Amino acid sequence: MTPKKSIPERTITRLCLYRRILLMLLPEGREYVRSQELATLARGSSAQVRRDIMSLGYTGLPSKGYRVHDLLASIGELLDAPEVESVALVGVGNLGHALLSYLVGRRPNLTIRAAFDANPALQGLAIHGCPCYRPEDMETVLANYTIRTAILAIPAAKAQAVADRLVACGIRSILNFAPMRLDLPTDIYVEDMDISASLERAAFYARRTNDIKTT
Amino acid sequence: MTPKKSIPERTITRLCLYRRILLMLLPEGREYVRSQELATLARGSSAQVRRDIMSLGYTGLPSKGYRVHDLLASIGELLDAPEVESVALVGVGNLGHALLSYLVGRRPNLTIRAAFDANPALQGLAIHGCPCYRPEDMETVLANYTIRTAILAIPAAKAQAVADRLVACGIRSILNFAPMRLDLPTDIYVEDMDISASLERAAFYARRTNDIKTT
DNA sequence: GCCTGTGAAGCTATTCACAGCT
DNA sequence: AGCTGTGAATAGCTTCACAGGC
Repeated sequence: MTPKKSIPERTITRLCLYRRILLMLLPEGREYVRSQELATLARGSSAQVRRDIMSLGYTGLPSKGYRVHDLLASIGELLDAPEVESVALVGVGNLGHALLSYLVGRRPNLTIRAAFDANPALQGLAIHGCPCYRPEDMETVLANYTIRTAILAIPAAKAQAVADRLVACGIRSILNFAPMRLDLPTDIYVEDMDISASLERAAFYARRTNDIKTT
Repeated sequence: MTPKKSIPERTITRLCLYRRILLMLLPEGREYVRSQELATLARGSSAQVRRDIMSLGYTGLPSKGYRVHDLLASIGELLDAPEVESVALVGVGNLGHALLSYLVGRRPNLTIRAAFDANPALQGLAIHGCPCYRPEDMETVLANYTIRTAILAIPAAKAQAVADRLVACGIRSILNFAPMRLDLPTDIYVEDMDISASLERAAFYARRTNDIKTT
């Protein structure tokens, strides 16, 4: 019985962050954590942390804080699928390769189960333990593993066509590294990881903060 | 004389996006573009587009729209440094390597000028045309090229120490790929590219949208 | 005393809707 | 007629501040 009250996207993002922080506290043997501490580690406000946790339906103990273990369980209950969840990677070029090695074994119940690449030299290989298939096998493989999330790491020119195909295969959510805006049905979730745009922003603010200092 | 009215961060993000879209329209020989068109391509609302462009101080023509060329110039005037801007990459592992090849030649006045890695095998090499230096040379190299923006692509465990060092070298802005929150002075801009967190979010919404469909 | 849970206030960002120009 | 520019309204998010529990 989750409180399922349509939690804002920003809150979801922060909950992922809190989880990572909590996982770092766990091996330290910490039993309780206060909202103020979490706020400092997450670079936010304590009121924010309390609101976010409130939306989980989990309740802490006054004057003690939140039980690290229980809070982790609550976050997991919201964010994680009941069973292990499989993800597909489309495009095993430079970036795809790096993503595989970066993500392998990071979260136990979120695994990259299948990769796809048009390059025949990669097909049939296991890259960082993940089998690489031919794009032609997409329908079959995605259905076999009931994969609903895909990582798109291919050139912008091909991104739209491949995304359409993924959606046709039943994909519900795409993490898009191609520097372009995908045009897809509104019920498909797209998370854009726009590296060039982020770098431009960073460069912009490098000057900005400098200005402020000068002023 | 820029209107410098402290433009919201979200607007900056969208302006980067508009620019990319405009650059795609340019070779098509399009002279004008209407707010409604830009909105469709950027997956936003036309009112939003008009507001964003308003904050640039650029003004379009009623019943014709915005001149693609002039609008690009206005965006560039806000976002781009007067001269070519140099960026440093710290960490040339799998991910750093991919970022180099991904970003090389993408925007003409935003170049990765220097890379750093502790691995002696890489030091002295030019990777995708970018020279790789020893971490010891950081101070000198960053000062020589007046680099104010850095990309951090190293393991989480080392990220804080390296970030502190970068800031000591005069870096003003960091694009952080390490899955951790950096603790830095507030006048340093940090843009987190948290790949695992984004994937978790994507996986979460894969189920979410499915729920909605089912309901 | 100290910390959470939360209504209410405050703030920011987005959308509406329409005047004004071409 | 069609589209921009923008004040006003709305929606959404964050912070305040304090009641209530340990």
